[in-house]
Amino acid sequence: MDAQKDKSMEQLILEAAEVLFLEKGFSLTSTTEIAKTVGCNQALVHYYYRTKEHLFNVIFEQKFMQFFQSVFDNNSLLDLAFEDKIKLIMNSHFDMLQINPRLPQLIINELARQPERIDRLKEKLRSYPEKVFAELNQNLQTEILEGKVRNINLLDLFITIVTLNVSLFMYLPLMQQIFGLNEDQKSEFLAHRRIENIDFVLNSIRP
Amino acid sequence: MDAQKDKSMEQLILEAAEVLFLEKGFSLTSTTEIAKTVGCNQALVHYYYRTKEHLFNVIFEQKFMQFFQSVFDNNSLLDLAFEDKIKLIMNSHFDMLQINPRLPQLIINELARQPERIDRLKEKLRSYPEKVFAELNQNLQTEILEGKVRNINLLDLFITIVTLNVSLFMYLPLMQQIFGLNEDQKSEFLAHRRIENIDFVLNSIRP
DNA sequence: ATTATCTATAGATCTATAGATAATGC
DNA sequence: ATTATCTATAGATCTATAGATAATGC
Repeated sequence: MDAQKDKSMEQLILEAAEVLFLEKGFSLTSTTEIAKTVGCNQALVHYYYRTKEHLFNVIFEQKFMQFFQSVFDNNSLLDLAFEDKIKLIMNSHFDMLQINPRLPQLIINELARQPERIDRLKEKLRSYPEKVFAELNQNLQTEILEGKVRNINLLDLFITIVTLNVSLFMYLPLMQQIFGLNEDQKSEFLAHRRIENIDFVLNSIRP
Repeated sequence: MDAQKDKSMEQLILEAAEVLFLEKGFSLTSTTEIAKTVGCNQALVHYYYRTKEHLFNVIFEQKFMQFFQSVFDNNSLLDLAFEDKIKLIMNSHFDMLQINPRLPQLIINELARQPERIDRLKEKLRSYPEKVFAELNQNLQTEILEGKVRNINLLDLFITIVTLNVSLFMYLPLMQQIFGLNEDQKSEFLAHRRIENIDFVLNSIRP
């Protein structure tokens, strides 16, 4: 509690807002509630971040980049076989989701609420996704020719990967309640599905 | 327009609410907006449906059942091989999603907003899901023994199926804007992914 | 008479800002 | 002096209800 005291109010507001926005989304979170969580008055939230929308943007863009990088930033991939690359990417993606389980839902909801945002993000990413994609694809084509991998489309593969991992975390609270899982069972289930998802994908790219 | 005139206001309100709730979710839809869409005053919405929450419940439960049945109600499956059953289920599920593309997002969001709702739905479904599951599983085990299908877990398979189809529609608006797809390209993409998803699953259950 | 529809409004938010006061840095 | 924090409030919602008026069914 007091360990927080040396952090600036500006920072504390940002952190509280992040928790609340991720939990309840943009519209169900009020600046009043953010202030109450931090223990300051509501005007201060606006003093530092001007509008609720702007505060949200700061958090959203940072979080989106984190999500993006977990899939696209994998320098350690260089010398691996395609199958091992996929394994690494999927694990990295899964790790990020385990830390930010509600992020995908937030992204989907907020991009639906404000489609303009998509273009802004596209600009920010520039040609980076294409570059990573092109590199991976080159590697994939080689392995297809060598008969190591089935003739698949890289984009389809990516959609499948992201989809399998993301949905898991999206449905998790639901399944937790349906099956009445406690924390241990939940961790076990997640560990199981992490492997299941990877197996599933690897199985599907074998020749 | 005038063809609508013979429908009761009660019905028109319900229909307008359904469209708006599916588009923007519970909290971003106001009874004022529903009334404006229908062309009546806001009090009338409350006259027929008492509260916004109650109006939402009527729509939500009906829609949820529709979603559920698209996966679990397939009497036509009786004499088919396991692989063909999966094909049929996936197509039925996909058809429903094509008609209600925003339904999964609504379900996820609203069950997160009101977790109590999950228990109510469980009660309503009774032992029905287990029954269907048990039947399918018996069939699956036979085919595993006969070496026609790989030794898989039925629940995992279901999660994968629902996941693949649902996510597709969840990300569709996003991908549409990112890749700049027009309506034709979108249909083509959907048709392609429908097959891709089925192939993916069938591929993964082969021995 | 009963049911459907309307007008008006209370009461509860919530965001954003203006202007006062307290804390800090020089 | 400048920056941080507070109090107070305007203005914009939004839900739900009370009570008036119009339409309908017998």
